Amino acid sequence: MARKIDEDKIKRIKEATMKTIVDFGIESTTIAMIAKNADVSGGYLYRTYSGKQELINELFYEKVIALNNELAFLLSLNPTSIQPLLKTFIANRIVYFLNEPIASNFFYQLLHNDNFKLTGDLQQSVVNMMQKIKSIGIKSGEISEKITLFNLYFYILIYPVDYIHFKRKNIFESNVINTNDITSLTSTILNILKN
Amino acid sequence: MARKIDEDKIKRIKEATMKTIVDFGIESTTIAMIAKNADVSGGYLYRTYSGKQELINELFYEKVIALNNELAFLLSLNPTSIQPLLKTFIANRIVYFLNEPIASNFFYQLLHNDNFKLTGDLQQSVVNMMQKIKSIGIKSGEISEKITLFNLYFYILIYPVDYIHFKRKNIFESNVINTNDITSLTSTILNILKN
DNA sequence: AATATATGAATAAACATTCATTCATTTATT
DNA sequence: AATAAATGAATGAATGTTTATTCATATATT
Repeated sequence: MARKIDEDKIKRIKEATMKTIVDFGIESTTIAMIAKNADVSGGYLYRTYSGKQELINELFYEKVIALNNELAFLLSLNPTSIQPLLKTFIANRIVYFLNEPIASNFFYQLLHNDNFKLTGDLQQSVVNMMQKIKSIGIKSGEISEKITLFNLYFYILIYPVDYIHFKRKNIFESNVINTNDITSLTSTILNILKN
Repeated sequence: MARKIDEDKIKRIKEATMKTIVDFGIESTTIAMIAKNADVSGGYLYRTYSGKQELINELFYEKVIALNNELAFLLSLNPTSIQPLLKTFIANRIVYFLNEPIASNFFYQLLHNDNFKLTGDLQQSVVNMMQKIKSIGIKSGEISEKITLFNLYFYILIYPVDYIHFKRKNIFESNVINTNDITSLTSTILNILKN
């Protein structure tokens, strides 16, 4: 065998990619900047990724899949109420934002970039989970019949992320995101879904 | 005088810029693409704008200022209830989306790009308007005392835009945005603000 | 003819990507 | 145990492409 792979390099590349995009925007991030921030040679990236786009794609879908799995796990517990599911899911978003602000920010940026869309099977998985949540919520009386699957998707998966990140960059009162937001976001969403 | 300025060119450049960014993303949009789509020579742009960034900036802030003025106008009517104000504002967002999908989409993309932020005086203007809306809403009983200025800002200015655009690209039921969304969005937001 | 608009080829800088080379580590041979 | 050979990791200068921007020139208008 030859020299050992420095596993840390890939980790550093991922982190540097996210940080550079968060700091300068996807439009001005270059491979050279990423390599420099990761303290890795310019060409190293191409050993693992076929190029810049693939690297960014993989980082984004990694996170999308993690979110998908997280929700799937919460549903696998067969809850009879959506309140605890929603509260846990929102708490996780806030904890993630607090613990990994760069990754959280990176994900938020790409979430609104039309060039990144869900692939077919992930789409189907999300649709199935929303259907499951809807039937639980209707049975428990927490969700109005009028709520569409899109509404559920928007209020559970998109809205909390948006809220957190707009609060982060907001222009008003000094707004630190904290655990109080878990309760208020959860109750706001539950309230919306009831009507 | 000499040759007349073809005023239409600037309009075409603006439209081509928005369309190109909507179609390919800000990260892959080039001056050459914009010029081609606008049917204008490559260098023409530099007659009016100092460069690519300034062009995009100006387009974005034009829209931000228009939104600001729209809300300022609605407030200048000295309403005693926020319901009609909110309903009109949301209706305008939906009409804008339906009539000018490209411009609407362009604005939505940049709204979530951290490189585009409100300048000082626009910030102040927004803060003032939110304060005014809050005092009207509290007097009329439509807004809970607990609602922060950030909440108002988020639910009035950000949330409807996000909702419309996520519905546009959504993965569920065939979702055509239409005038029904005006009523449902308005009542959802009023409901949120009450609690 | 004078003057300002408009063009697009030319330029130079920035960029992603490649690849010859170096280097660290393991394995085989003595 | 010492040394050599083999392997594949890692580098970063070189390459060719893409890009924003400039500017000499052409064109239209008065």
